[in-house]
Amino acid sequence: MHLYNTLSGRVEELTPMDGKALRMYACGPTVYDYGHIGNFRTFLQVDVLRRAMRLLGTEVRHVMNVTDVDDKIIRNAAAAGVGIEEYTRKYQEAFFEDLKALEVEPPEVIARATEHIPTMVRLIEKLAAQDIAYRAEDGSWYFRIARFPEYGKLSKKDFSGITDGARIDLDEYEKDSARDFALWKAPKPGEHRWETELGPGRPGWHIECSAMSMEYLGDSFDLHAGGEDLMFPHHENEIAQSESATHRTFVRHWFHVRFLLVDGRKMAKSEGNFYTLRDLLLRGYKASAIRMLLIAVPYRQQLNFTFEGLAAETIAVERLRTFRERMEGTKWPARAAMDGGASEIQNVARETKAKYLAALADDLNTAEARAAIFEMVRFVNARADAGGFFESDKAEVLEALRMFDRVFAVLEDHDAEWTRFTLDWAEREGKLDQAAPEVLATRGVTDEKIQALVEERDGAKRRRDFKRADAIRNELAGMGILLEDSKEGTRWKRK
RNA sequence: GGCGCGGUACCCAAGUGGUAAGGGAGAGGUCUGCAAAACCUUUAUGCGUCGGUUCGAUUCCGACCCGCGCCUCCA
Repeated sequence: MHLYNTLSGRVEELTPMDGKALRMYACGPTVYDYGHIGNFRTFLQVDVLRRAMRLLGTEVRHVMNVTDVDDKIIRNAAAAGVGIEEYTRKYQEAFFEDLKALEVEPPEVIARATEHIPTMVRLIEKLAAQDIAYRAEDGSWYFRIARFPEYGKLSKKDFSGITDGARIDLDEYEKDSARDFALWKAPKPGEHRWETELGPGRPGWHIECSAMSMEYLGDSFDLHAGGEDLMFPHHENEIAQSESATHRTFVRHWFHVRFLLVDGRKMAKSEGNFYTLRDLLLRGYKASAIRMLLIAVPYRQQLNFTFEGLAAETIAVERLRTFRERMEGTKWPARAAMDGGASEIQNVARETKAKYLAALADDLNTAEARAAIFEMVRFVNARADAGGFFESDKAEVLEALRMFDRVFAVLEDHDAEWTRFTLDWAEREGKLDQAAPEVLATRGVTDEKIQALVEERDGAKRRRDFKRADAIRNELAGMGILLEDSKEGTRWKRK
């Protein structure tokens, strides 16, 4: 695997330093609200990375944090009159449900900030012992940036002008330098707090990731991932804290996913231009299409989200699913016994696999990897139409599809299930009015019900009662069901 | 202002110093009771603009124009 490293600014080979498993840490969500699909782009691209690593033969030990305490959480929980645990529980659950709907593999370790306070306190104490952390008048603790000359090496910023003890201005009187960042925040009256050796308070955001990543992955590990916005200051601060404490290289390889844009602007809560996964499912878009859209454009490219793009990916996924069904569901003729060796189709499938793997290994070029698969699909379809596809070709082609799906994970159709799940959720939350009418129409439409209608229509067709057959077809269409008539019989699928 | 990224067909988008992948849409066709679906074929003498290097540049260099991100909470 060759992957761009933000720290060096180059594409570099990525191999586990212990020769066994890639140890990676990915910054997870702050659970104060539902995630939007911009957030999920990052988690999906990290998922692509871990799936690709495994496909290429490297085991992965992946740790993700959940920030379940921060200023927003404390503020929102207080406003809602509940404790922070109760407040965040709902969003945490929703986050993991969303990941599941998007086929994101769960990390090996999920680390919650509130369950690691002692680890963070110890790390701050370690910094305090070197006078790198200092206590301000209000009881907060800060990191003395002047003591870490390499500060800025990740984000390529020049902080050489920062000198210790240079008090900046009136607003920041409690810090020694304006750039110094909080490690531990003293509580305001009535705020949620932990009583610790540092005094009462709560951890800063940055120390959380340093402490938890090193607890599970060691002082020095392979890869750290996150959205591009985290590069500065979050990841820069993590490096400063960790390397000051251990005097070792914190992380070798930094992986940053670029932003999702909408209407040419970044998708963000603060901009108010965001869509949650649930918004889109209620509008009738499929989870698989959303996954496909968010991973098909390589992670180093900004991706402009549009509904047109989403609709296009829905069809693209459908094309692949239909192809797989065709491969599996058709009785293909046997090849003449005298034809020895690999067939042209088998060779194409093998070349496709090679191209696919090479594209992924080349800085996760998902666009090229995907293109290789579509090329194979078209080639095989054309041959099959011309009667040039045989039973003995099937295994190799299906193997290429399986390989594709080990990273893309869109071929298994769980879409209706997740749409149903989201409708149930919307009902509980009183948000059913946000669902599109055609989505609401699918409620209560079970496979059994559809199957019965399809069979009834087949009977009508056999009787050449086309009026009745067409009526049933219309009825099914109203429930969002498309029919596909063929010699082998009638297949149906959800729009 | 500093740092970084990008401008490729109607839309999304890959890519290479030697003549433009893939997906969607459009057009044509095969199939079909009719449809739909499915499948096939087809669609950029051109890769922001202007110079330069080169036998040859979309690909390298320079300038310029435009867009986006970070520099503050943010995936």
